[in-house]
Amino acid sequence: MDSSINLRVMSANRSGSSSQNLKECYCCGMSESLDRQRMACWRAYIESSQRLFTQLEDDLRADSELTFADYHVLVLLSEAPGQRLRMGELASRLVFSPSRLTYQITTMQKRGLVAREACPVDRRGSEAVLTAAGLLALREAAPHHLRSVRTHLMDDLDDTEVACLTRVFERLGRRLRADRDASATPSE
Amino acid sequence: MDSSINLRVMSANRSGSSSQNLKECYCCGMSESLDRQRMACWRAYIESSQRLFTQLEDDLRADSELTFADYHVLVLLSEAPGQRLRMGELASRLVFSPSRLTYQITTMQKRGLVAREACPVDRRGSEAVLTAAGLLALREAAPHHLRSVRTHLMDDLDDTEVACLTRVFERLGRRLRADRDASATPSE
DNA sequence: ACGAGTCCATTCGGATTTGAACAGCCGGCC
DNA sequence: GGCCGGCTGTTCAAATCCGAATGGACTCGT
Repeated sequence: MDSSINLRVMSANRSGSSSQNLKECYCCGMSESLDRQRMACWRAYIESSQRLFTQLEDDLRADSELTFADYHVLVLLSEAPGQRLRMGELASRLVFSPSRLTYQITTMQKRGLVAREACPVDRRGSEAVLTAAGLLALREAAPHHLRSVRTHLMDDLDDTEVACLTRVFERLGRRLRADRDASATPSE
Repeated sequence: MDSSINLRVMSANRSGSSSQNLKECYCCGMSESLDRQRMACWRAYIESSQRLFTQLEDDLRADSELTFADYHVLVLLSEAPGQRLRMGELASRLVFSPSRLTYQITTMQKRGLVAREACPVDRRGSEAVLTAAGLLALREAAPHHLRSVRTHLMDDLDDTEVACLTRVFERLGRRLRADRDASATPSE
């Protein structure tokens, strides 16, 4: 199973304390920065998350014509009042750069999943509107995608773990949003 | 096809909590798939992780010439025996596609951070080797990057939370690796 | 009213990423 | 030996993404 990984780590350790020190110094250890537990946690989090995201992307592509980004856009629009959202709002929730969002919406528009409309209250702005085709695509993709999320992640978590993750990541999200807002408005 | 019917049905679908039902049906809830707690957990995890990754990327760019991918490559090479790794091994650990890794190593090679050498035991393969400049770059970037990880994430977690995250994500990583191996070798 | 400063979204050029082919090499099997 | 299927890494074109620059539109103070 994962024995090759373990063996590799073992042999790396065996080759002498120097590589262990190297490991401690330049990548993960650095006792003043991150203790051993936190470093292991960080590494597991990064690798697993990366793997999970690519897996979900693959699953989604396998049984729909949507990317994860497409799906996410459709979800946010479907929840919004009037099934429409301003570009900025959408970009902020998706954690997309403005230009990326423009591109994303343009491609979805070409496929008929969303429409672009001028914002009535601010002539600079525009808003993305969910189309019937977009809603249909979301409806068809949702069960498969949710099943993916369950089988790859959620089914394996007990209620305690879910509570812990929720607490940690909601706190993290709040802090990161606050940091971003603060750096955007340094006058405060 | 009459797509407006769908929308009409949707908006008529309120018996007390229309937008809540909408939310439940098409994006996240779907009680048979994910209960409310798990959906909130999933959403917080996705958004916060995205935000965290972009934040770390920005920080890294701000005080070094490295990308997160660059940094990760350097870390893995610095830990490997002989400061060298086969392309496939590196790609697997980074969760990179083969072509992405080729490009990544090529750019790092142009900047002198790594070298590419022919693999002695398999003439098809090649391996990436850490250079002195690469090690130096890692040494300079590491403190800043680790500080980023601490301030944005780890300082906010108590030991219980760290333990929980570690347990969850190590388990997840094992499962996803196993899934991938299984789908690559369906004969077993 | 009017101008400076700012905000919103897009555009543009260049960098990165992907997926499908590809060339070369391995291992086993006749 | 010599061929065949599979592995390893690269290449290529197309799709995606980013950051800086842009154009038009708000908001304020005067």
